[in-house]
Amino acid sequence: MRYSEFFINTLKEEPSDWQIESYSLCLRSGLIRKIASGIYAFMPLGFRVLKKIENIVRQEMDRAGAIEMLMPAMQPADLWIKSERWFEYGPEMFRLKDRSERSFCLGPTHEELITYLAFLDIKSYKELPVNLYQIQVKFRDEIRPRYGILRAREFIMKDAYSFSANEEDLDTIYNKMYECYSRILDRLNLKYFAVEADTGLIGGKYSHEFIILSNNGEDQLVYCPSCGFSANYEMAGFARADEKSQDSSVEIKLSEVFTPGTTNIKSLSEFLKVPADLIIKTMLLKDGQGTTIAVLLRGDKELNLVKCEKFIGKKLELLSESDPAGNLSIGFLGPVNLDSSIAVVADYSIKGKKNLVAGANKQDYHLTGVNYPRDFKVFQWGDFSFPAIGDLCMNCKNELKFEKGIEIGHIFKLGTRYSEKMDAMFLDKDGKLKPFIMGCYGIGVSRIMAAVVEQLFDEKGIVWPISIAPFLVNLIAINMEDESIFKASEDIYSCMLNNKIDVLYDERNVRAGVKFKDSDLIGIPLKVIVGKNYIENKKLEIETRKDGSKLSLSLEEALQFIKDYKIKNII
RNA sequence: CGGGGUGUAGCGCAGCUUGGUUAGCGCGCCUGCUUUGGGAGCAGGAGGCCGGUGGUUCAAAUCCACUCACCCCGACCA
Repeated sequence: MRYSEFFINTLKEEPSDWQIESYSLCLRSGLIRKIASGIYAFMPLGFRVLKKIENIVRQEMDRAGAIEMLMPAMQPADLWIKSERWFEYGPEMFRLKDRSERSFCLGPTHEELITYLAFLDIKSYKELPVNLYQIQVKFRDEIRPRYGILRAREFIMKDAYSFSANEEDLDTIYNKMYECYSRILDRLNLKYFAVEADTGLIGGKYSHEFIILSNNGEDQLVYCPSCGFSANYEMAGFARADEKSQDSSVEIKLSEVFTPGTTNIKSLSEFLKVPADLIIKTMLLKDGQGTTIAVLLRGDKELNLVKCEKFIGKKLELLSESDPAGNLSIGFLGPVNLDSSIAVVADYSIKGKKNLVAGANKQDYHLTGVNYPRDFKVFQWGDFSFPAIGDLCMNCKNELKFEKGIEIGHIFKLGTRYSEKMDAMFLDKDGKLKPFIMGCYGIGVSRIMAAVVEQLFDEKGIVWPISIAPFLVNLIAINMEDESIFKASEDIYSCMLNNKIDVLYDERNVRAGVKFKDSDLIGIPLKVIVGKNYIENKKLEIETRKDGSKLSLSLEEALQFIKDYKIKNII
């Protein structure tokens, strides 16, 4: 591709609204342009990268036996009403009406649609299992779009949905997808973790997230460096360093203290001069039926709603103003003499602790000398908090490590949640109608682009891995006004084309420095430079983007080097 | 949704407090000459209803009200 016939517009200056390096680089190198908050255009250069990512995803999905198709982005509301997600999904879904007032949405995901298609087209176990995928635009009206295409409102995703007649086939496909995603991320040279994860709104019972490590990531993960365990921060079970230790202090008498205005742990801790880990935090949760549950936590711990929901088995909501009766502000709640209609569950973190402080269930009063089981009952003990530094791996009891990252892929075992709701059934061997057993597997294609930049850049710009670089080689003629250099570089360019080298030929009549800077910013892996040394000694200069190393080679050698370099650096 | 901030040339910004020339500067863009191995120099030039609407005033980029867009922080913690 000749530079002058292509379309590249790099920016010398930093755009004003960048928040992280990768976003700034995507804008400056002209990969993307912002159209509105969370909405971006992929410019020709970015589009080439996107296509290459898509192709890797496509190749690996095909290799794993999945079949590509394309569903509409716009979907009728009735499918979503049938699955009951029309109401569950909330404001994150873009909704619209057609001219005759029929409701539609711009698909944030495609479970409903694919399940409907399976309902239409799959009748017998003989047609199972099957794994269908598409590479599609998705729409999600994010609370707060940010970091460019890392968290956009319109983005490109590969989503696959599997249908099988039994759990074994689902497991097989799930494992294949796990391998498939690992291969994709390996081909992109990314550092990642596959962690156990929560299933969220999509529903289902078992899932893994593929997380790319990055300090700017919005997801937290924990892992154990010795046994290889890793999990989403929210999900992670853990062992406690002090779990077994029993406080052997003498239990002191329960007494009431006047603690005006201490509605949170911090102010209470300061007021009473008691460390937060000796205070019982009492949090009230309400389920859909209005039943209230109290969760007891150590004061320095945070409530993990996901774990609570899993434990209780229902969607829960936090009460944040006052108790159900409305006459006690929430900061003065405690387990002692709590309303008996409220079930009390307690986090392991307060087990074995003596002489604690807790709310007195009386406005502006707390209790000191609170002891279990002397002063209050616990219906059940459980894990309702997040792991913290110092907590141990459940499997091998070594200390857990924490990392931040970007979620790039998510695979789920859905089971029959959608097929049941949407009556998607097949006739099994035994002649009975059964709902499809489903799985779903998503990977963020456009997000990968940003995530790769996030992991692979230096002070000069992007450092693309060979597999998705917009071009492999940047052919740079040092001075287009020099007749001999001009002629030579034209010849070299056609020679590269004949050798099917993915080359960008920068034949602009600008100074060499401009071409070098642009090439580095855009992140093309190899520069081939035609200068005086070629005219005089027939030597080209080859410079790698990765480490800046330079070689002086003849044309023949250069062509060979480029081919070898590509093979060596692509998995 | 709550709090804060910003809208002036394609991009980055100054001017606004204290209203009053032809609204500036840097980058980029166009023309010409020189230059040509890491974002060149000189000369000339194009490009703005100062986010929008309404008001105050003899006079508004500047003051007031409303509105729109964009950005940041938070929206789970007793």
